[in-house]
Amino acid sequence: MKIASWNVNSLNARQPHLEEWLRLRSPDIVGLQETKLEDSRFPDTALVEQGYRSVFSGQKTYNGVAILSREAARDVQYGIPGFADEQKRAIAATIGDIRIVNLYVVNGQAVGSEKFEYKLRWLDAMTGWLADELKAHQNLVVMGDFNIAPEDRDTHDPATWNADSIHSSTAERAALRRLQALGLHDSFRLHNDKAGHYSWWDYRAAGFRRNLGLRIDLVLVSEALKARASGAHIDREPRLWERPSDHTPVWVELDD
DNA sequence: ATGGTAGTCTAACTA
Repeated sequence: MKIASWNVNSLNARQPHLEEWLRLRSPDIVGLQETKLEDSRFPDTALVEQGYRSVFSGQKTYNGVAILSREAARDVQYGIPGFADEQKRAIAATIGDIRIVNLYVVNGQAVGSEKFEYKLRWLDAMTGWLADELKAHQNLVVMGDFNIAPEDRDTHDPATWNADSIHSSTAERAALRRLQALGLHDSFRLHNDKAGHYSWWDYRAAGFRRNLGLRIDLVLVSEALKARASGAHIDREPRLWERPSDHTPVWVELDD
């Protein structure tokens, strides 16, 4: 079973890419981020024709998350419970025997900015929520665009992406460690300990061609699912297509 | 070179 995460940077702009990629890889479950679509404009009918049901929480221009699945989703949660947020960044659902949480974590712009403080508050609220989710669901997948590179080996240049930089700062990494300490494992690192594997490259300065990237898109799995995780992948293929997203899909493979 | 590109929407914000 293949469970994937992809920040599409506008589903309107990337619908052809998504449809092509679904045909190419046949994932069972996909979490999308930055759909940038109001719910009334979500292309759920077109996706049904490809064999995927969808649940989604979006808004115009910014943010927006969705979960696509071959099987119907149940017990859908929109947003972080008890955390008032105008921005559509979280959605969760149960599919088969697996609880899926799909996140578009706040970017944060710059360490010390107002947006950075919002990022830390958001991460704190999200972690509290997921502690409860873990109590209720032993089979939990938490995926998305985390906007945090977990370690130096997840950046192309630790001098640029340092303790004071957005995406790699001490406070952000500590917040991610607190989440993982609940018992959530970075599926990519179960199978690959090397540097140089990224999921995002800046559109500017030919970032992809020069592999100047960050690994900020993660699929975390609970202890019970760690035992079933047989592989994890970063799929660079869609980044080679015309008009790509700046992020590329990542996934975990679970034994049935 | 303190830049660069892309999406949404046509000015400026976000990433």
